[in-house]
Amino acid sequence: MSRSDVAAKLKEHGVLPTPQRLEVAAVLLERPQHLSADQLLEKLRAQGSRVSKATVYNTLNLFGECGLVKELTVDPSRKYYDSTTHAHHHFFHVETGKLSDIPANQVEILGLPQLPPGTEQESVEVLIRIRDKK
Amino acid sequence: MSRSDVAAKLKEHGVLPTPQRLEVAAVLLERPQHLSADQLLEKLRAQGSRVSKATVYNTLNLFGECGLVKELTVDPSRKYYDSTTHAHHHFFHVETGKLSDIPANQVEILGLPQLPPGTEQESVEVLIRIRDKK
DNA sequence: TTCTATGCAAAGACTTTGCATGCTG
DNA sequence: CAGCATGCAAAGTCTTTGCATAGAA
Repeated sequence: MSRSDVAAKLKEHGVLPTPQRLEVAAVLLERPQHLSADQLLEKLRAQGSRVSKATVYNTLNLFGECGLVKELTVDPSRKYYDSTTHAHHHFFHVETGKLSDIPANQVEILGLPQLPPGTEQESVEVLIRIRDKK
Repeated sequence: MSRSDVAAKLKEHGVLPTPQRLEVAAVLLERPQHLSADQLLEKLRAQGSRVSKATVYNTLNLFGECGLVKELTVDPSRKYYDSTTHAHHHFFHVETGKLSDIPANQVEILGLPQLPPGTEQESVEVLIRIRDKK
């Protein structure tokens, strides 16, 4: 995705495309992936960026709110940000901490249950925890 | 569950039944529920217990490891401990932070996907995020 | 006695916030 | 110019750790 495509995408989502936000978006949206704030910061630093930690965190929160990325909660010690925003599910390798997508057509949920009264569904997530075969 | 039943249960799981562990277990296993470490500590304090924060955290980790309770990761800011250990799924109310069980027979997963090579499945969790209907 | 648990406070990881500066429209 | 974004460091949460004391087998 080119720099200007990224800028356009930010604008579509109502986000002011500043230099730092463009950098963050370019790295994260480059391909389907799952990164924590710290991993992302590392990647940015590795390619010479000088964004601050606070800006990365703030930017990711902003992106999450406006639907540009999806927040994932699988590891109690950190959040992951998923560049794939449409509904899909995950494997989580409990030993390595690695997340991977479950191919869309390989899992289906049967008979969504009755929600508690007065509530509506926001999302459905299936998480399969895996580990190395011994 | 009586105090001595709790003690027996701890022993079954290879856990030395000390006074503090009995208190923690008695509160958490009293009924099906989902509590964070802090909520549990509050409950204990409310009923006059003087366990320390560190002991509650350590005890919950211990209980999790030996299968006495199930750790839940739904809120990035804290862990929840579930007194129901057999496989089941959850609703998570994103506004109130409340967790509730999904009745076992109301959800079924169809066609478990192929796992990444060399790995085995540890668990499958379905989490349905809900919020109040507007 | 020997090993393990407990309590307290301190350390630690991750994330957010406050505030002054600098950029955007 | 008015308003928002940025960077830095400080503050905040939740959780773990270190160490001395106390308790269990």
